[in-house]
Amino acid sequence: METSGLGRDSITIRDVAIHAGVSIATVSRALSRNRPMSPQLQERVLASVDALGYRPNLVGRALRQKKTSTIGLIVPDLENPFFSALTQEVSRRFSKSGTDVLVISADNNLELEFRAVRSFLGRQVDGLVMIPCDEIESGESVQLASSSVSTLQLDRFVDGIDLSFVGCDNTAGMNLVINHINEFVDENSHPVIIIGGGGSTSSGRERLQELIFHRPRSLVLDGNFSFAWGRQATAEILSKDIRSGTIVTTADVIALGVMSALITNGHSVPMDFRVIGFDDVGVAYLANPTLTTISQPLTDMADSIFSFMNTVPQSSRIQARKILGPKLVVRESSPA
Amino acid sequence: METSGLGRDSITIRDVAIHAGVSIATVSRALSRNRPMSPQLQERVLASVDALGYRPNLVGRALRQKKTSTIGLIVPDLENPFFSALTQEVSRRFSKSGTDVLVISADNNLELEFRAVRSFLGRQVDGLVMIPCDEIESGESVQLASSSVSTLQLDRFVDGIDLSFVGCDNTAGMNLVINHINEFVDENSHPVIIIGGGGSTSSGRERLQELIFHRPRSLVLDGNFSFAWGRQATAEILSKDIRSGTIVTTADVIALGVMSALITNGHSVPMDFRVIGFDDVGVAYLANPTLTTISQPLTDMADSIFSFMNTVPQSSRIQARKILGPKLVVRESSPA
DNA sequence: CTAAATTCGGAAAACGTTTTCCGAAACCTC
DNA sequence: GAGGTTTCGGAAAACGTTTTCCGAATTTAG
Repeated sequence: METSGLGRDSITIRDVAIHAGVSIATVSRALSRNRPMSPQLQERVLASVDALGYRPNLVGRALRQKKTSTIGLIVPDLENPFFSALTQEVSRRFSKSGTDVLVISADNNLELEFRAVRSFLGRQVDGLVMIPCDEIESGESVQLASSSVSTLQLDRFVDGIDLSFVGCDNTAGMNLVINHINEFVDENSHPVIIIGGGGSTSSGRERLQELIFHRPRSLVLDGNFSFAWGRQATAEILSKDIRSGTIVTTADVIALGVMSALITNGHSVPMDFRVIGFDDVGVAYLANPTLTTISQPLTDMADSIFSFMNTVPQSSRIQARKILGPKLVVRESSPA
Repeated sequence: METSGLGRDSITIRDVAIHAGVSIATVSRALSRNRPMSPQLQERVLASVDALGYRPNLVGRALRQKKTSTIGLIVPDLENPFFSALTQEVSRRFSKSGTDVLVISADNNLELEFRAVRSFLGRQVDGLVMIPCDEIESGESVQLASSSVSTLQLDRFVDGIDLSFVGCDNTAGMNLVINHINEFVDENSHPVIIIGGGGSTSSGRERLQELIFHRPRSLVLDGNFSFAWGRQATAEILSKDIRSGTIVTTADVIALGVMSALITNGHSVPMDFRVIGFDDVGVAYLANPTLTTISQPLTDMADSIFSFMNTVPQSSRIQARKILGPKLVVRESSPA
């Protein structure tokens, strides 16, 4: 019966060495299988490891190896279900290979984002994955990150920075939306209203631009990626005495806010207003009515991030981009 | 213009010392303000730090100080919006004090949970916060964790383990629900249906027990905390030819699944079925109809975790429990 | 003006690993 | 059986920091 309770000095590799009657180096080798050794000795060491319940101190190891088996992930906002799903997917992928993913939410705040980068760099992460808060203003953070560790941009990128990126094809996604609404939109009687969000992020901008390009005469409102903005934008629309139309948004969270506000105010979806989202977060399928949206290939994105992290050469200036194809998912909020 | 590109050897405290013409110890002291020193020397050192862009290697520091300024947070499932909101809140609280929160999702998997504990212990986190996956089966993980680092249980606890806990008063919460439904439930004509979830977690069990205690004759279905289970349970109910009633669930995610399935099948909420959730996740307010639920004090919970982590004595066997009070939020899915 | 006390910078140990380097022993090969 | 090669365990350096300990210099006290 060992002493339970806290703060007892933990056993180090030295204790194991003494217990097994070998040198420290031998213990290290027995555990890392770094160099072949005689099986009986190996077994003896491992027995001591078990007997003492030894667990290597990863801080010591990291210091020596200059490698922490850890990558950092900086997300703009964990409460956005799209980002939490993406986080889950990325963690899952890396954990298979034994590297831990450390997550910090920047809370949509540039200063916190910068601090997160510094913290991760200080912690000597082996790599950094960023979903930058802002297409312009995050430049400093991304630059700092990439100057000292292998850094990847996910879902969003920073303008004018030569850095690898994994994301979905927002333009193609919006083209799917355009094709979809072309099937029923009658330009005169059935207006298209565009509610953007995250206009200062690359993905928000790309989606919005493509929409405006194809529907230049539409009413456009731009805000951020949030439920609240969806509700607020809807209030603006209704205050303009618009009573029907197709509302295209640049994110599901906005679309859900829109639907909520419409319904609260007694308007029917899809009879009065059709609503279309982007991302296909889990609740899109549960909303009432269920939400027509663009589905992003989360698992593929996570896989790509993983393989980039392991293959993209650190020294080369050739940066890679992986743009994955989204899919249209037609549901009740905008039926075919 | 410094060399950009990766992998250049980073500057260490030694480089700063040379640049400033002082000893390593002096640099360390200038930065840590650990011991008073002459202002002009301090300034000289700090100038060198700036000039070289030196950032301390936190791994080296951690090894020496036996302290990483880091705590680990293990959550069962990041895709559950309640947990992601709680994660955000906890991170936010700790980041104010300069300690980073490292998050690992156990994916509702006991083995992954155990691995997460081992990983965090190896990484020498200063503390560990766990939302255990299972009231019984997580015992091993929690035991291991608490045996070597200050460990706190959040939202859920493990049975029969003497370890500090922060959570909300599930029993009180369910009593609020009971009082609420007592206002309109007519025992004969208006059945109460209970859809549990997470029966193998303490919070799921507590909530379910209290419901059954007060409504012993109700139909009870038990599953897990997920949208999918809510939908599945609803299918079972409808297959029994039940066409009206009050459906009380033990989590919002379940309730949202229930409402979704009811509406898909042409039943009205709250006219045919009232639906009540628990947690008050963000989307509860956006659902159609909006969801009546129990609101948990997330910020208070995060604050309590923070203060426990800093005050609860490591050696003492006296463990603390902080049970916070929830609130009833009446919305459209079950109006007053 | 001397002795004692205080200040303050530097040398070196320490944290827990991995890994390089050595040397001894064992194994071949002819 | 001698020379060469391989095998394999241990001593010690190294990773980047903080902190203890020392001693020199300066101040204060008597």
